[in-house]
Amino acid sequence: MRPALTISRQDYLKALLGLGGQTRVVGTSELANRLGVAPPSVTHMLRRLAQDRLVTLAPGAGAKLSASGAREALLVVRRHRLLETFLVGHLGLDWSEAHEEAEVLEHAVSDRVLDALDRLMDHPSEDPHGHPIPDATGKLEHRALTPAITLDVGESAVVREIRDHDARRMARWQAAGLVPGAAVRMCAVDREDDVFELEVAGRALISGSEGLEGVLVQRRGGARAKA
Amino acid sequence: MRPALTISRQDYLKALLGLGGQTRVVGTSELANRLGVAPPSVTHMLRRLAQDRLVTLAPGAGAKLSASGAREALLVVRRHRLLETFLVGHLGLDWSEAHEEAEVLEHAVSDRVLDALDRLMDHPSEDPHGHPIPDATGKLEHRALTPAITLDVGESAVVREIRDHDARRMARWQAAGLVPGAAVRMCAVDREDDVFELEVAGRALISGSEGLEGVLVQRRGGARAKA
DNA sequence: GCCGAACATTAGTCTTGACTAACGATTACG
DNA sequence: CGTAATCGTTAGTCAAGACTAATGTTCGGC
Repeated sequence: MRPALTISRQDYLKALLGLGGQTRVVGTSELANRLGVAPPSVTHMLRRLAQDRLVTLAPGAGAKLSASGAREALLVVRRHRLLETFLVGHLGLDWSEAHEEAEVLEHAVSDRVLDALDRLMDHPSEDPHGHPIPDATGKLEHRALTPAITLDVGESAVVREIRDHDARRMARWQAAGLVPGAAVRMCAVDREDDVFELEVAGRALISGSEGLEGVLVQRRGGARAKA
Repeated sequence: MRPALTISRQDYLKALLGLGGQTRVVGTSELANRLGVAPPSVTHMLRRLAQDRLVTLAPGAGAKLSASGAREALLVVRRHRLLETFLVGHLGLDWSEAHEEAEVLEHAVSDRVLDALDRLMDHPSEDPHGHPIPDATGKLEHRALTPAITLDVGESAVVREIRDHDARRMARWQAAGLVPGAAVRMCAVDREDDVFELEVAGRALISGSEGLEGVLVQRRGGARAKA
């Protein structure tokens, strides 16, 4: 058995996964920024992670997750998403609260408790944002999604994931019915003024492109009305 | 707001509460032993806790919880017991598993999650061992209980708490029906050979005094049969 | 009334993970 | 083509919490 990763190490691996996946080399400052830590701390930690073969150093440029590092990171993500799903579905927390809580609890739940939660929720495959939950071995279902702003006028799609860090905006969207599983249709696009009009659950939703980048949808054929 | 206690500090306060309550001075070695830590580490930590007014030092003898230290400790105990109750009742863990898990999670759950769990379980007043759960302000219901071995022959009582650290013994007892709420009757006592015969849920249970010290019961009037 | 055991404490070290200050390399831009 | 900004790294420090080794201190038994 490996010696169990500290909370910090888990956070670094998770951030590395979020920023660069399993392929891209992530820069020291980029990582420092994401983790709210000074760059030298990152250099230092990446060295130690490299000793454990969890990352591959790219001297002068940062580091990349190794295969085992990626696996560990995916297990952290699994814990995070299962917890979020539980917190929202069974304890009634809202998305952003659940995220904060999961951020802490993901480092404290054991496999035993996690398995029990997974069973209790009947093995969910997605968290409340629509993100797929890695399985117990760290494998992640891969899906081909596209940002909502790429939809042509008149095109319909199903919302699959909401990737955003702005709690207020997400709350607004949630209230408007813009949640994973919802059907949307692009009604009008004004690229000049950066204004998009979507139909969500029968209602119109007008937005700039900024936040819409994080709304990932799965394309649909012809036209379709509401849920 | 106070600066949030570290995990170690919480563990020290909890141990202090368990060993000495709010009154007794607990010795350095005693505490070291309970925490699985070397005595000098304890001396050092007690100093730091005293700076925060969480304990009162008894130089050369150890320390005692202060009022605010006791309050903090009781809040840790509250988290522990609510979690245990949840883990056993909703996730199906057994007592000893739940205890280990709660030992970790008690340092990770926020008030927000704790309140939600409390609500979900409809504000339980006891954990699965029968221990009372302190309220959100750290107040603990006080009960007058007596160890089962103090029962006279023929006397009946209701089991209220099981205080034990031996997982195997507790599992055996649990299987035999010796759980909080169970009715028991002392059938025979042989103090010479340290053998006690209890009737639990209609069946006989024979035991030495050692473990029975931790079975706390509430006396009943005359005689009574089974649950 | 002394002696050894038990116990608290002092002193110094280690590890983890953070920080600042200063230095070096790379890139972009004028 | 050189200068400035950006970025990574080196070096040294700090705090929390643990450890070992050595040093008091206290108390019971003979």
